[in-house]
Amino acid sequence: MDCASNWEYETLINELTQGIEHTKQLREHFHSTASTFENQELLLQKIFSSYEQSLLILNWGGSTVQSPPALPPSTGVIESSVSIDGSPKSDDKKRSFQDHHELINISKKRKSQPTWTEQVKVSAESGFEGPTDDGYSWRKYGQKDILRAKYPRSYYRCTYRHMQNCWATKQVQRSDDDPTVFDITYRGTHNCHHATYSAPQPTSPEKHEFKNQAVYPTGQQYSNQVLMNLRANLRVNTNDLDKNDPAACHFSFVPTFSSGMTDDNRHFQISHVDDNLIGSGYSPSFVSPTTPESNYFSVSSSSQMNGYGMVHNLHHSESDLTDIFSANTSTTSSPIVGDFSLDHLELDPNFLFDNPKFFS
DNA sequence: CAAATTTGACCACT
DNA sequence: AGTGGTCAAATTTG
Repeated sequence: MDCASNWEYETLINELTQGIEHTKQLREHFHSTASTFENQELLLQKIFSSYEQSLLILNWGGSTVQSPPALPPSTGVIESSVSIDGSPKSDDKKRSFQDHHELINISKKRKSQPTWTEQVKVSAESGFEGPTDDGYSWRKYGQKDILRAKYPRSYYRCTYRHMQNCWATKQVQRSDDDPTVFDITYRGTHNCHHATYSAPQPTSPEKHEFKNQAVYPTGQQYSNQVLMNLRANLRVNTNDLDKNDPAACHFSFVPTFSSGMTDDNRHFQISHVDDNLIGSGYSPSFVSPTTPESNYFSVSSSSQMNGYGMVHNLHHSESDLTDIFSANTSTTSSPIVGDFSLDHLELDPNFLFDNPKFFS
């Protein structure tokens, strides 16, 4: 089974599930007097994004997906553990989808690759010391002057394209309006094992300018890797615990799975509860990854509602980057309204990125 | 000397 | 025909 197809299938299901959930929420907002226009607008944006991502995966969209600055793409990093109706996913459904998908895309494989855009800002004066790349090793293979663009566009592919058949590429385009901003368009996801947080030796003009850059939001590929690490080895930083109301942050982490981790690595403690969740009256008392492969966390709130939530804010200790994911609230009983999240989820830096399961 | 970048040519798409 | 994306030979870099 092709890894990319599987990934796309999961992403598609997740996008559609999210679309349904956000539509439900929007309907509730319409019937609520407390609902604000901004909230409704945000939900509409999420619904639109879900449809756009879904069409893109099905190769019917055709346009590059621009991730909103405050709402990075929630696709790709998510591996749905439930189907649209909340029941466990069916392999038969998946197979029929893939058969169809391969039929319509067999000659357009490149087009069907997931694409997303990020903006990277250079802040030389701030002296920001962060990673100078997105964790992957890229080789420049082209540069092109683009019509009506001040600056040329650079083309990069994964260094390990031939060694590991990794077809991820990215394009780097300096912004006309703000020369300190670079638009980076990623195509395809990495299936190589060589992700690293050390900066490669920069030689191109763009890469020189990436020194001392601030990155926000971080790359989806990076997110993928972080989540892959997360699946196998999870540790939560409790640094911010004292900043929150102890009564509202009564969390304990208990892993609900037994495979893929050693006892020493089962460090599950809550660090911080998202304000949205507290504000909406939900105070989860139990959070844990549902399966080693899943990015979803089961949540039981104090009001006896159960559901699944994805990690919302992910903090990586080495890179000092924060990944922000849309919380996905697929429910097991009644819906949890509003995003819930974990903040400053810290990964064990000693974890080796060597789980072959994700690269088969 | 191997690996990475540069750059003109080629190709696909519209 | 124009444009953007990729290839590959030439060149540079470490």
